[in-house]
Amino acid sequence: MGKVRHSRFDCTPGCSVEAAIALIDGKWKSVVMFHLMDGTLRFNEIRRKIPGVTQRMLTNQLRELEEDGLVVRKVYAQVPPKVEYSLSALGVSMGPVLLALRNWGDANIGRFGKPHVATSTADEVETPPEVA
Amino acid sequence: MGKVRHSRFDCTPGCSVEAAIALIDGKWKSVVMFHLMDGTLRFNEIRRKIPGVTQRMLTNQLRELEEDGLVVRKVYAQVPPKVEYSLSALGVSMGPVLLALRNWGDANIGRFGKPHVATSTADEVETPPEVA
DNA sequence: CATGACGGTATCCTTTTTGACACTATGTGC
DNA sequence: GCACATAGTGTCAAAAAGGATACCGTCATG
Repeated sequence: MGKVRHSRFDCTPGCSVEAAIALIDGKWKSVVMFHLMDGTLRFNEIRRKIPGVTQRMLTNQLRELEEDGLVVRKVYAQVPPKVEYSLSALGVSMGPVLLALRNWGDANIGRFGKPHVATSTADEVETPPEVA
Repeated sequence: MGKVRHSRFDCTPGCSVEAAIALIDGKWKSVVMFHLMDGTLRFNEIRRKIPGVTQRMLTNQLRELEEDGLVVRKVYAQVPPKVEYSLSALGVSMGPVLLALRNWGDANIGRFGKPHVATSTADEVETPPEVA
C-alpha cells in the first residue's frame, strides 16, 4: 500500500477508514494481531502459527505494529533470548475490527474472484434511458 | 501487500482475516467502498469525493473491486459516457467491516505513531500549509 | 474554433514491499 | 566439536504498487 506512514489524515469522510486500514495492512499484520488476541506470544511461536512468513518479514511487521502502538514488545534480558509480544490497549481496541474481518472472511471465503459464475453473465450494456 | 490475488487461502486460522483484508487493501479501495455505501456513484463523482486519487489509480482500484465481485460497474451506452458504480451484495455485506474500521479510525485518529506521548500535545490539529 | 466534461488508456518512472539467503551471539544437549 | 534453539540483522534483488503526464473520441457550450 502507499503507506505514507500516517503523515496526515485530514482528507474527507472515509479518511478514517483509510487510516485504520493503513495500520493493519502489510501482508501479515492482521494475522499477527489476530493471533495475539488469544494472548501473549513469543517470536517463534507467532512464526510457527503463520506458515509462510519469513523471519525478516515477521520482524518487520512486528516492528511496525510496535511503532504504531498496537503491539507491545517485551524483552527479557536472558541468555536464550526471550521476547514476548502482546496487544496494547490500542491493539485490543481493534478487536472488533479484526473479528468483523474474520467473520466476513469466514462467510465468504472460497468464492472470491468468481462471483460472476453465480447465475448469469449479465454483462449487458442495456438501457440507455436518459441522455445527459 | 503481496497481493497474490487470492490464489488460495487455506492457511491456518487468521487466514480469513488476511483474505478479507486482501480485498480492501490498496490505497483507495476502502475509501471507495465506504463512499459507495451511500449509494451508486459515477466515476467522476467518486473521483471528486476523494481528492488526491488520480484517474489511473481510481480506475485500477475500481477494476479490482469489480474483479473481486465487491462492486458492480454499469455502463450506459450513451454518447457522453456514463458509468455507474455500486456495491454488489457481497460489497454490501462488507458494510459492518467498513463501519468497524471507520469507528475505530474516528476514535483513534490523531495519535498513531505516538501513543507514548499519551499526555500533552494536542498540537496535531494545527492547520498545515494547504489552502483551498 | 477552442474548451470542457465524460470515462477512460498508455507510458514511463519511482517508491515500497516482499522474498531468499546468509550471518550473529549465547547457551544447552549429545 | 556439532547441531539446535532463541531472536534477530544485513544485503541483494525481484515484484508490486503508486504517481505523473499525456492522449483518445464524442458531444455541448461559448
